[in-house]
Amino acid sequence: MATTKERFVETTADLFRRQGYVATGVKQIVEEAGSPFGSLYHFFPGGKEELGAETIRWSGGVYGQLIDLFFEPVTADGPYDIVAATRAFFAAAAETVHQSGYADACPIATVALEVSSASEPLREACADVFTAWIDAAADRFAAAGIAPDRARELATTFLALLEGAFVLCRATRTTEALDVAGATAADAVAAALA
Amino acid sequence: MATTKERFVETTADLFRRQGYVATGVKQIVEEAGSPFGSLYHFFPGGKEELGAETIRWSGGVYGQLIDLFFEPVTADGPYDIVAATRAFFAAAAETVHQSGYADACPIATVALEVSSASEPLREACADVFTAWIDAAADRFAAAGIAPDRARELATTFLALLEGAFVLCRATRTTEALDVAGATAADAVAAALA
DNA sequence: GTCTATAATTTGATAGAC
DNA sequence: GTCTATCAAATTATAGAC
Repeated sequence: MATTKERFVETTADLFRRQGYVATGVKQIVEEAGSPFGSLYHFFPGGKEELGAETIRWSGGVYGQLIDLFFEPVTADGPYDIVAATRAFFAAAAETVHQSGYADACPIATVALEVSSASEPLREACADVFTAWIDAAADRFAAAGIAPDRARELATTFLALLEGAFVLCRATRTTEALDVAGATAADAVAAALA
Repeated sequence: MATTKERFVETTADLFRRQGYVATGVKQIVEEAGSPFGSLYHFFPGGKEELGAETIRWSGGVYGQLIDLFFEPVTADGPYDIVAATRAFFAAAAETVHQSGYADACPIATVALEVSSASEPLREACADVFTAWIDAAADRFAAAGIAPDRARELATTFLALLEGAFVLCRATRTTEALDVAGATAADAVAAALA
């Protein structure tokens, strides 16, 4: 069962993903969390910024598990196909974005752009998450036999394609960019394996 | 010489690029534009949203010219090299982002993510700009001899890589993502030409 | 068209009873 | 730890003099 503090973070994560940091009011958070106003400041004396930083890092951990899930080293069918996994990741992202009415994409991209020139603690939290995601993906690419340096470049390309496609898809309300970006990412992975 | 209305739009465009839509206050706009409060509502009866939509479209036009600039069909040295142009585009973007202290990247990406689930007029304005940019780039790729369908996919990949790398670079305060994304984009263009 | 004053609401945050 | 009432400041927008 979730504690009050956890509920604050989870509620905030949901709002950050859809509206970003600035548009998400503290009042809205306490209303959706169903907890009183003062509780939030009890658990997060630093207010919105402290809650925001913790939410960013929490979202980073949750979504980072998706990388592990899709790039599982060994499946029931034997060793995994890293090119197919890349394709599947983008396909799943497209499905999620579409199903949510083009509302749910990256949990921290909007926040990252909003705070990068406004709050150092929040920018650092976003940077740490992106770096962790790239490290995780790079590890999986390297485990598939790609040289470490190339694996890291591939992971960076992977995330850039994903984040950029999210921006385009949410704005245009089509999954076209994610479809195309997924194909590009799969091609890049295949080329690195050859 | 710029009219009062133009100055409002240009000032707003600058603020949107760095802070996004929500964090940019009407008060801040009139202060930086050096024009009184009432003037803004005289030119933009629809308030912040109307000014925002016009600013998004204006920024789209200005930045769209960069595509024409870098993918100039004919230069003084003869026909252009589309792969080199792609590389140069990302290199210039990295230079600009770095020079501005990681503040100036895409003029509408932050706004696009913020408003996609909040304001239909603003979302549409962003979608129109992204579509126009993709169309412009696709035209240039097609002019270089790439089949129309493939040219459009290539243009979509180009923009996704650029936008995604902007997010990563602003957060991490490094140009690594733009460097890697530029190489990936150039590789994709080269592959399409082969 | 320009400018000032201000309205109406919302913001993040705090105090203090329980 | 929980909850309510409230503060001071900032928000978008409007009214009306010039």
